[in-house]
Amino acid sequence: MASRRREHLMQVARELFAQFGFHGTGIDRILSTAGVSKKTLYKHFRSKDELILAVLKQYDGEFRNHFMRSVEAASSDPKERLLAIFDVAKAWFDEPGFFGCIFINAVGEFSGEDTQIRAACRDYKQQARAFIVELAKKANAPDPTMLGDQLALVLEGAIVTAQVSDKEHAVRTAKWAAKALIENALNERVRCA
Amino acid sequence: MASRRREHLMQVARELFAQFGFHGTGIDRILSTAGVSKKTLYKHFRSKDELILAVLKQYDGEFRNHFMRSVEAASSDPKERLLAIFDVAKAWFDEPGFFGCIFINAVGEFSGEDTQIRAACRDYKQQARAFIVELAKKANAPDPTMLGDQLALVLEGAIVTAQVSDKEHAVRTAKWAAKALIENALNERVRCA
DNA sequence: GTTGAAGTAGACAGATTTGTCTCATTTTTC
DNA sequence: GAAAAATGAGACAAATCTGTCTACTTCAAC
Repeated sequence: MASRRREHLMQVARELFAQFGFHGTGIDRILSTAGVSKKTLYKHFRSKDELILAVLKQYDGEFRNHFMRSVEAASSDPKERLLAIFDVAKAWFDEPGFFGCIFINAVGEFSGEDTQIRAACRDYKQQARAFIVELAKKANAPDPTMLGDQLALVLEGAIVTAQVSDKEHAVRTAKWAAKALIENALNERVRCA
Repeated sequence: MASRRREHLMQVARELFAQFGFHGTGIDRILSTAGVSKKTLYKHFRSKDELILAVLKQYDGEFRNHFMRSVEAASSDPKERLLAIFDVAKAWFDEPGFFGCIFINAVGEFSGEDTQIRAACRDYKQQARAFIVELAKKANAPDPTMLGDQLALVLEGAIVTAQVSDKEHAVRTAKWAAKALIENALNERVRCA
């Protein structure tokens, strides 16, 4: 199939972009890693920028889907699902190819340039936040947007901290913070364990 | 002064790195923007990597210093200082040259490579966290490390969210989260100790 | 078998990158 | 003022990057 090659190319590109950055990853490296010729790449994508954008958009749907499924599989209780976010995040951090959130990294590289790439990243984050807000709503939070936004913020912090400093520490801290924020939102105070 | 030129070069480089990324910013662009010749640059720095590292290390001290002073100037009450962190952050986000945290961006670009750059970024984040933990200690938090780490995490989340999505929203959410976490941490002692 | 689509390998062009080096000019220092 | 150091402007080399194009191979459909 034509699309099998295309998918493979995008997956390889994504991994290399994550590890070496977008500007830091040359076309040739992608080609030799994927075992694909230039002709094929430029048949599927008109330029490197188009490849980058395609990678981001594909990963957007794929990763969010995986993340949401994992959270929903972790528990059927809405309140527990809010906490399960961080268990799923931990599993993600522990994957061998984890180099932070590719969307955050992309914005870091294309701050002053390409608007499409920035837009794709914003879209992703917006969708991720909407998912968490939805969970908060199902957990009967009095102000689900507030709680959801707060937890989304904590998740971002955990991702970055896991990338830069320490995965274990990031998850532990995030989970405690989340617990406190959830209890606070539901008007019950956290008690000493 | 010989160092004046060096300082200027580093400042220009930092701004360009922040806006266009490290790999995305060529030497020539730095030179023409700073109005400096190649000879001068390579007299002060042996390579581009050395320039990057110097920029990060200089900015580490400078920015942390500025940040700490601003927080301490905002209030003399330790508890209020914990919240003032996010007012100072807001002022930072609103600066015209804000393109996220340069250390986060650096790690994003050099994930699979240079260890010195990663180390410099880790150091910075460690110091920033230590400052917040110190504030939590002065605010008599029963577990200052926990509270400080949580607030540091929220701050990271706010930075990234401000960079990718919305500054205003990021600060507002972060401040509410911080307020809840602080109250929770300080009330815990009353109940349990 | 024949035909045609799709892929590989890689030469090639043109631009860009880092880093070196020369020459003329400016600035500092004594 | 004269000597010495620093700097500007930029040519240059070597490597690398993106993107195009040609020639050869593979493979499936009929």
